[in-house]
Amino acid sequence: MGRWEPNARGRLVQAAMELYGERGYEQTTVAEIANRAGLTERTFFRHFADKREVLFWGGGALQELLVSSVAEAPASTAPIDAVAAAFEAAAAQLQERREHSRQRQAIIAANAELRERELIKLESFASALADALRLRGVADTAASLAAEAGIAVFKIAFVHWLATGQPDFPQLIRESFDELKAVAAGK
Amino acid sequence: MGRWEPNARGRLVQAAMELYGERGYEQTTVAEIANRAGLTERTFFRHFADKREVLFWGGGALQELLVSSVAEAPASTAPIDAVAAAFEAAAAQLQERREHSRQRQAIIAANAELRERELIKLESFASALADALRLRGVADTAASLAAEAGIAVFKIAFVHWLATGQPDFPQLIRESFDELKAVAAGK
DNA sequence: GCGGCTGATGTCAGTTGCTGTCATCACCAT
DNA sequence: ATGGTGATGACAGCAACTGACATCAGCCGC
Repeated sequence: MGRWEPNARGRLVQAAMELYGERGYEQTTVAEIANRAGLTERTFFRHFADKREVLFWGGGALQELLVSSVAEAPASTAPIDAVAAAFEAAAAQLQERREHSRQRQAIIAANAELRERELIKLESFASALADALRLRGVADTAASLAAEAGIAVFKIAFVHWLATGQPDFPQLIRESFDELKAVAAGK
Repeated sequence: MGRWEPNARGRLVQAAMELYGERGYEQTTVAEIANRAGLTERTFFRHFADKREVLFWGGGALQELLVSSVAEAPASTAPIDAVAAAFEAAAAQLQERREHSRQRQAIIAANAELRERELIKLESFASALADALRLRGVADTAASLAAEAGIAVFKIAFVHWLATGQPDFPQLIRESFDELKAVAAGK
């Protein structure tokens, strides 16, 4: 295994997913991950800021999808509906890798540090969504509320999707947004 | 400073707040906190699970207030309104220590690890609120949605309260819930 | 084809958060 | 006073993370 094997980052992600899944996040050392990837601990930290981040690589793509979906919604679309459409698009993406999502979520759910990291990633999504809404002329507070409410819906629908094996995730998202509307209306 | 000075935990919290405020969270070592409190590093970790937790002591009281508020709401109150009432009560509590809230929030906002910890504490609030709603007979998804939406409103209103110096935090909470209702209705 | 440049990796030493273990000491009940 | 109990100190150790410097593959100009 020479020094110059390609795709070091991908190998590290792969090794980390395997080890976190096999023996758990806490019981896995960074040295072990690096070793399985044929690299050193120091190199791991050149690719990822910390031991958690290796599980969240690729989150940027999802964020871009959310933002562009909001940006491309018709001007007449209400903020909450633009957000809903964005999450429907995200759900369609995630649905293509359901098994991967399930494994990843099982790892994250089993560890508090990883849950913390996931929450701050979702918060970053909310912030980006709110910015995208403001670009559409939505007022500050309304933009933040629509974005955060959207994240809330997504979190709940995501868990539900993985738990029930519901085949159509985008539809589940739609239904969950409808239920949010009902709840907010005081039903 | 003898071994048996009272209120070790309180002294650690005090010392940590001071040092985090003076030189920042990352630039403060646990040994320094313990030293300022007249204790050792080992004792710090007997009182707090980690370096972050020292800033979140007392969060349990707020959670209990939220839960009991929901539990005590009239049976006819809609879930979202029970949640709103709970956060109004919490806001009234926080308002009594506005300056403390401001300093604490400034420290947290300055550091990603602390923001992560805060988010998981809020998630814990959401979970407890959802449980309290289920005890009232609210359906699973609706309970989770009302709780998470409430947290979303609170997060936004809290920042707004500290940023604007608005005197009446509970009223700000009420207005923010109204705005959520408008946003969710597609306004 | 050769030498130098660049960027990715390896090596090593060090700091700090955090834990396990055992000794020590204040306080309290008897 | 005596022994038990709970909080604290002292010490050793692991693992996450960082800085500094060496090394090596591939590419570029010549």
